[in-house]
Amino acid sequence: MKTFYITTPIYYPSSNLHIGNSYTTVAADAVARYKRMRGYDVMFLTGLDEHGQKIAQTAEKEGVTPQEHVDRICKSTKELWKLLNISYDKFIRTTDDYHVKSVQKIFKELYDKGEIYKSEYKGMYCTPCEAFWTKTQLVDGKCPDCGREVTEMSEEAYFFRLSKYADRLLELYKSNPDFLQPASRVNEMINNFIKPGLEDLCVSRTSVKWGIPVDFDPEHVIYVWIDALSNYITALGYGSDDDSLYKKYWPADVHLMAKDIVRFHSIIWPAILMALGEPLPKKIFAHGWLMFDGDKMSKSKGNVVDPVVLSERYSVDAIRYYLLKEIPFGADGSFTNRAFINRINSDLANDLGNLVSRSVSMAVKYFGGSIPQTREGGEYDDDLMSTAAQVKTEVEKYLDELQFAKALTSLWRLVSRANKYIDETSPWVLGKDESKKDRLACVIYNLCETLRIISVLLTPFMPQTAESIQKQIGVSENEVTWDSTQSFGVHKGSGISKAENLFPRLDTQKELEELQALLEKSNKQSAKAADEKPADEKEEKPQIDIDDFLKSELTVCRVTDCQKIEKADKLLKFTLFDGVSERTVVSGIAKYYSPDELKGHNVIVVTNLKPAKLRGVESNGMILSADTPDGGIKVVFADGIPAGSKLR
RNA sequence: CGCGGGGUGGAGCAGUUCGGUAGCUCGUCGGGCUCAUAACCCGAAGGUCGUAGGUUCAAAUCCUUCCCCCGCAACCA
Repeated sequence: MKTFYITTPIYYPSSNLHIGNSYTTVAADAVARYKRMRGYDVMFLTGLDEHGQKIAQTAEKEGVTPQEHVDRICKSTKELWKLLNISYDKFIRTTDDYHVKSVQKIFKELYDKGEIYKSEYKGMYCTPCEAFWTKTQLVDGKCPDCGREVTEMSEEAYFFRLSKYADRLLELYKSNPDFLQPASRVNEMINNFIKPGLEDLCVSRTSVKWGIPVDFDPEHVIYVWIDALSNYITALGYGSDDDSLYKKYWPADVHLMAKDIVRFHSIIWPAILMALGEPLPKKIFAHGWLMFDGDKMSKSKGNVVDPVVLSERYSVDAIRYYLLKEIPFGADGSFTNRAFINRINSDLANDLGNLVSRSVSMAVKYFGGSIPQTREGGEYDDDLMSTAAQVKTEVEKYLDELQFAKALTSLWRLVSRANKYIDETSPWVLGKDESKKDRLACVIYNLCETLRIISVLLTPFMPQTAESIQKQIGVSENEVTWDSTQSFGVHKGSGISKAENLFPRLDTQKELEELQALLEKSNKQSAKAADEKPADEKEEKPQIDIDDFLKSELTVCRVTDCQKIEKADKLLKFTLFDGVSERTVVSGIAKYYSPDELKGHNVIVVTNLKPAKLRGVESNGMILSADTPDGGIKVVFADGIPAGSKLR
């Protein structure tokens, strides 16, 4: 039996998942269902990446252990997948025992092979912040976070010899053009990451505690790369006593993911596998993001669409349909409330739902749910059937290419064709003439067959809806196999019964208001929850005494000139008068202020900061500004206080 | 000159590889139908295909200039 192994990424549960994760998972689910119907032995893997500093911090804030935190998120994730009808075969958690053991084994093996070596992670360490910084990150030799002295320290760390795989990776892309899709991503990887030179990858930390320890050197915790990426093979038992699944399913047919993490999957992951001497996955497939009104969804913008919230009001299949229809191949999609409601109304209620409703109603009305065996063919029949055959072929082709939107568009061509067929054949006219009964029987039968085919082709995308259609037209399991869509004539012609409408039509105006209110409410709640977290995050800074503070010289300066720095999105170059002389200061607030609105104002400047070069411009000081809760930046103005005044 | 994507009727998109009546969905308007969820079917209006120039018998499509939007990278002293 042919096997098919498809994966989603393992998601990072520092907070609840968002709709982007849902898209990836729904898409993978559609493929998995499709492949199963095509007779493949499918392994569909999803899961969670549960280690790392951020998880530990989040847990601490919540006053629970990291394990308790991830257990909770894991539960809600599984609930979400259940809600969305995700048919995963295995759910891996990186805290699972078998994963931990295998990762340790992999790490050891790479070490023994010399692919991982122990070295020093050199950097500047800030003790209070417990953080490493590279020299370029430092602010005048001080911690960019808290401004305190840092000491040059080297943390012992293990490194993976990523650099030596650059050539082999280039060769992989070249000889295997389908490895990374869409193809536009390949150039991005080559130009941005491989050509500038790959550096060896730091694969362990001693400063992080929540993770898998290196078993032969327990001070070290295995960093995300090897821990998370190898889930794709540990889930199959790689490195365990029983690796039969690994032998059966690896290499993966598709690693599906959003475009932001292709880099790890197309560079680091193949390199790790090369180092292990294992086969590479056949395909990395990157899809676009779901934007909100053309904007990136983010919690701070409060424009997040929560699938759980949507599902409280709309059917799961409506959500699945929208996701799969609205994100085109190789590009981003967009969620808007209006588009969502319109899609439900026009595609699902008007086209599909109504087709089922009118067809089934007629079957019941004219024949009591059992269509006579004597049927007379006629005009339009052939066209309907050939459309069905074409659509089947197209759906298969597009699903094989992971082009869900196109597959659905194609499928809807058949829905439209069927609606038109009803119009062309006018069964209600035939129904009034007893002599046309045989023709009527044929028309109704053809409609049921079309519905049967539609329902089967629809199953990967909208399993519940498909089932509901099949129930109404009264077909049994062996009449809804994928191969049964090859031609008409499968349906026995009886057992048809009307049920509730699949997708009730929505009142657009009213629905729009209520949907908007619903989303706003949920965004406010999550904003509130998020608000409480960053608040105490900031207060972590240690207490300082007055001497520390007095080291800073704060001076009121007048902005005599201000200009944008070319080639830098965020930087403004200021000429400031500090009461004695002029100085140049660079500040990263170009996104929030135009040069003109700052000229002539007085601002507060840290004037004894050591100079630093930013994009080639030397900056002598720092303008005081504040991060506002909505994510913006406001300069602290000191208009009315003469330039040159010292603060204390 | 950092890398890449995009600018096509009111909205969202296809078409650009290999030049030759500009197409789809939604919306609007008109008509048909009454089986059906005020649904369905047919038709119409609406676009000098971002800008300027070039190649050509012919350009949304090829070449060049410029403008604008969006990611990534850089960048927040």
